[in-house]
Amino acid sequence: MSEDDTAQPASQTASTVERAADVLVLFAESARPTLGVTEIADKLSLSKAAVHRILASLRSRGLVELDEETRRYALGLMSMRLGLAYLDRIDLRGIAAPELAALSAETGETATLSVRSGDSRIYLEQVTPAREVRMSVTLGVPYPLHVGASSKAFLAFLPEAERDAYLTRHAPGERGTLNEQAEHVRQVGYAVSYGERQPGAGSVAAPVFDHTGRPAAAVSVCGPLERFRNEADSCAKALLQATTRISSRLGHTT
Amino acid sequence: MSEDDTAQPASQTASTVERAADVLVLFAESARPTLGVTEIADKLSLSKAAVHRILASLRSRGLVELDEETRRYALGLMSMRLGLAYLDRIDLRGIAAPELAALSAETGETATLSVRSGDSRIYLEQVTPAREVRMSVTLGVPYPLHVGASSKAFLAFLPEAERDAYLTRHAPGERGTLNEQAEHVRQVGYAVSYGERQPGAGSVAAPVFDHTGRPAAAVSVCGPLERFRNEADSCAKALLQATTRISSRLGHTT
DNA sequence: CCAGTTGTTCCTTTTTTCGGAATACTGTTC
DNA sequence: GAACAGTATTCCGAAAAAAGGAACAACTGG
Repeated sequence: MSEDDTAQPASQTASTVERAADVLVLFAESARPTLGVTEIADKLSLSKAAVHRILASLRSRGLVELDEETRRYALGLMSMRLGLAYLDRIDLRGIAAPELAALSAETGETATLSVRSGDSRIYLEQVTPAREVRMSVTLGVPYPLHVGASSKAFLAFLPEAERDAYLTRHAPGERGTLNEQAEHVRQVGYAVSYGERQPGAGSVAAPVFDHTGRPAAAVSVCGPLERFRNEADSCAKALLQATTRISSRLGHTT
Repeated sequence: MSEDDTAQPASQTASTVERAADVLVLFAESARPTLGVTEIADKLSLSKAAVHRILASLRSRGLVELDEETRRYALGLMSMRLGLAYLDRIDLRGIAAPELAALSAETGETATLSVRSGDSRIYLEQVTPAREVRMSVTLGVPYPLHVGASSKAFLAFLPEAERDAYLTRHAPGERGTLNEQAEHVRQVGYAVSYGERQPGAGSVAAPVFDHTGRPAAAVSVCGPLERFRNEADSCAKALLQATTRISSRLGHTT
């Protein structure tokens, strides 16, 4: 019966620090931009005195700010710096790696991660399944941003002006067709390709979004064309779950 | 009469919370993405045991994460959420208001704040000086994004593709001239206008940037043309200091 | 394989926080 | 204009919590 359902309660903790952390979390989760001492004390079942002490300490480090007029507290500049520091240090490859591994294991196909580089796309990472016939991509080589599932998934979610500028530069003749395809990709959330970039290969791909809502990368599941035709649908489902998780670690909120 | 605007530690604080806050700040300010217990203890002159307890507590709330492999700590998802919560709640007008008041007082002219709205710009706020002859703008009315100092300051710092798309739509004939002017605005950091949007009025304006580096608003100092010609230079200096401060509150890092 | 780190735990002393109640403010209502 | 809710803030002794030195464990690299 003594199962701890929480996330790993470390044996040695400092309860005062946990209370202070709860206060910060409350600011992050509350709908309101400012909170009062009593309000916080009620919600966290702490005494007003304790909340006051905590706020005074957090304030001394800039994590929260006090509006002298209203006597209400809000998150401070240092809180913002914490968030930006996190975002600065995001290691996309590191975050995606376990998801790619899981995707590959689940689908039995190759999972890839690619990012935009100027007007091109390059593969950053891949995980291949342990099968005799499998697909493998070349990391670091630039491909066009409008050919193949990963490219189309990325392109579809770019702001319209940017997509159009790209298409005018690189594929003016196909602008109409590609814009229509992009519309479809946005509706279903992923792009499919059968032998488009690479003859004999099939692929489904979906974008990963950053905290500003822009596509930051694309993840694909790809394999030999013959057997991939049957798998595409089921792959897409797992793919979208993986990209959703990665996006949320980049700060994307639905 | 007791004006203590510094980060004065209030009489009643919780030292443990302050130590924990110091740990978080260290993560934000350190160049490295991960820190070890000993490293933190050394830098903050705390015992390893204390740091360990603090980290365990912060970890239980998701503010920091532990890489089980390397036994090193990094900022957690909750830290990111704090930052994003701060950014979500930014009250541009509230932040700018005191800066506008100071600008107006220092220059003796009108200070304004405007933001983009689609392909237009509207004044959000203004502070006028206590002089008989002064300038006043109309809040909330849309103006073109390429006429007047505030518009040009904003436009100049938009991504090239976006600026070009706008100019093609709204001022195709002046594209060359305006792009050249934009280049100059970027170099000096502000835009000047003599009677451009409003006959008889002069203005210097500079953009305010958000944490992604995009222009989020424009601040201007403006006044009656005759006397403003002599003031423009000195106004520009104060203007840039003000916009730099506002930008930093929006998370902009140089 | 061993020395030198680093992270973690233990345990007693000491320092700190806790929390209720008193106090000081602020803006509102009658 | 004065009493009044509703705040935030301070005070205090009691009591719980953190500190920190040192032992222990788990690695790393020579």
